[in-house]
Amino acid sequence: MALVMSPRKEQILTALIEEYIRTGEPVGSKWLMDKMETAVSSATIRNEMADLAAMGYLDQPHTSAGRVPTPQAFRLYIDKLMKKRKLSESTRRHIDDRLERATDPDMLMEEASQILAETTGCAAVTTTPQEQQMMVRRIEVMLVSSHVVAMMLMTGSGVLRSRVCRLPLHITPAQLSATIELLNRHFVGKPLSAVTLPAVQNLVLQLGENALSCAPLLTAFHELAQTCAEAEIRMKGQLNLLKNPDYHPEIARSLLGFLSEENQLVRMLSGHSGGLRVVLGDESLQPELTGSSVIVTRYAPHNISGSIGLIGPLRMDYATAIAELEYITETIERVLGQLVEE
Amino acid sequence: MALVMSPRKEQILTALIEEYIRTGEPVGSKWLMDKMETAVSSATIRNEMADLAAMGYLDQPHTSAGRVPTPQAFRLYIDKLMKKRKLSESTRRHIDDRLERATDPDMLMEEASQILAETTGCAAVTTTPQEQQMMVRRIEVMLVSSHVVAMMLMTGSGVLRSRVCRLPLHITPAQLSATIELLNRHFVGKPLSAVTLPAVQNLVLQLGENALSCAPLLTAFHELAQTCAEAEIRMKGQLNLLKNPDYHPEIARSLLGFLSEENQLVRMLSGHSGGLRVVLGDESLQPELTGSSVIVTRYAPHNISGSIGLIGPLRMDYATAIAELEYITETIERVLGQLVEE
DNA sequence: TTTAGCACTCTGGGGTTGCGAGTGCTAACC
DNA sequence: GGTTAGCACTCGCAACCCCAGAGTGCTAAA
Repeated sequence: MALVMSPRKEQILTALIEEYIRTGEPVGSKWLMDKMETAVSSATIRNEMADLAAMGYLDQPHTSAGRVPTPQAFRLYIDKLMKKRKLSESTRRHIDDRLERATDPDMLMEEASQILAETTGCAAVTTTPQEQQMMVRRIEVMLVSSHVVAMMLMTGSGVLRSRVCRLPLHITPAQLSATIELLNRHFVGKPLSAVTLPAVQNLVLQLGENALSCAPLLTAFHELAQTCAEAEIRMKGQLNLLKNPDYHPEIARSLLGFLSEENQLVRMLSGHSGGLRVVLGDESLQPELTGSSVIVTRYAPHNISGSIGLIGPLRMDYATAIAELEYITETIERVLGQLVEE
Repeated sequence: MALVMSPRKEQILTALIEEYIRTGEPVGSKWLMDKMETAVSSATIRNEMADLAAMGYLDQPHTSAGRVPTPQAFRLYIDKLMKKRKLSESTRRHIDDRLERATDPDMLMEEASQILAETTGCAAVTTTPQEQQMMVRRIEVMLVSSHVVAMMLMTGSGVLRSRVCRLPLHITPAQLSATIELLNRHFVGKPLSAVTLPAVQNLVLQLGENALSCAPLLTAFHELAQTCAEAEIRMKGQLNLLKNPDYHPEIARSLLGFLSEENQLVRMLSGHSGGLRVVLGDESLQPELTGSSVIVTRYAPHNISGSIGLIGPLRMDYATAIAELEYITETIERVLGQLVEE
């Protein structure tokens, strides 16, 4: 019996992995014998299992326990052995309904994270859509009182952000509309990256006699543009990870600590081109992600894009999670396309 | 030796509680003997401790361990025995600096939650300020394209909210400004509770020939008003609870589950008049809060108000946490007063 | 009322034992 | 050569026991 894959080995490995995913318990040769289609004895299975162990696919927690799939086995399972699942019609419709209700990308991603967290039992992260070149689409202000102005900005990707700006000096409606017109004239259609502090300060000169009272508006605009430029990250379902019996409380805590750092998440989600990617445990080189598995996709209708990620234990129902994630990605692309086109 | 409080009993109880808060270990009679100012033997202390136990202030995990304060002891400690602490000048300045940077109530409460979570090691919740009668202060729209409009609304309490509205029919700038003027004329200065669906639908009639294309704006306005009306809840520092060694992972999980339900939090924070309140463990009648303690204050400058809460283990450094919370409440009132006045 | 002394109680760690599950190996079988 | 039955073996796990250490409660004396 050589150390090469055979159909029977694959069959055994697949059955073992799926049972392990279901129960989380080591799987023994006797159990596998019952599940095999072609009747073989448990001794034969044991022989095959010994081979699979030698090939690095199986591990045993201790001598007298059944076998447990290694990360390498999960890798093979995901890449080759797993049968893709399709979502039921009703599930798809449910997702459609919830996502189509969104009026802007923020709401859309919020809802998508929520759905993913609910249905997969994992933690779900999404980023708001970013354009390759984030554009200023339109700016508007609202005079609340002579010292208070609210400002909102929409980007080319449809993201809306607003903030309050407090002015030390009194401002008139005329001054305000002159300033906002100046901003719109200058920046609409320009990339957000063009809204630098020097560029904004340069505009102060063009305000003429209004410069003193209106200058704070410009810096407020600059800050607002900054918040639009950075992708906002939404995470849902952290509690799912705590509830999961696969995680030692200790591990769950360090994982949640890791996930609470935004820049770590950005690194985790970015750095890949497209399509669906599954990163298993140590493959990420992140000690906190040992024992976890991360599934990432990108959505990218038109020239805007963002990421969606799913974080869960290594022992995850990949078939379902992946089907779920793929369909949601697809739907986001469709809905986002509609949102941006109009 | 009767079962009544004596100065010495109080002294022993205070020392015991503070040591227990510091270490989390049961405190023995020998240790207390060393800490007492007036020299007494450990046997005397034991007698006093036996009395305190009979009075319901002390508990022993098992016969051969030291004593542990009961919730009732914490109650007495907080109400009577505890020496109030004052924050250092530098801490106060640090808080001032961070909170004064806020330009609107949302940002203010966000920052306040963050500071509390960082410095107390507890979880901190805040609600955005609510007016007794939430007022519409001003409404503004921005025409993004012929089918997309962004709308923002500021309330009397200074809270700013915005949303996108998608229109099935094409809209012109003139139609839009007519609609928004109508909304401002009708609702500015009115309570948010007046923005009911019937009231809004009633306005459709006044739109005349624009009714068809502009009606969605009105319902969008209604929804926006709804989101302003409900207090937004911010929680920070949940991870602190997980890190706390006092919490069994199991308990921490159920606590976090409880804290993730917004309506539970609202109930927890509301229902009290003012001043600082400490609810210990079972006093809340919430099974999930057993073993935890909740400190709540209200901030209420002018006629707007909101709540701030701190959730941590029963064994909490109350003196510091309360000082911190009180100073932050005070500062919020001051800053919020400035924000609303202008 | 306070103190010294002493017996008592209880926890927690470390070592031992027995059971059950599941394997690895060997020898026989097709 | 691949497959099977049988059996000894290994190991984790739970239960049990034992012991040291810590801290108490009680009693009798100051």
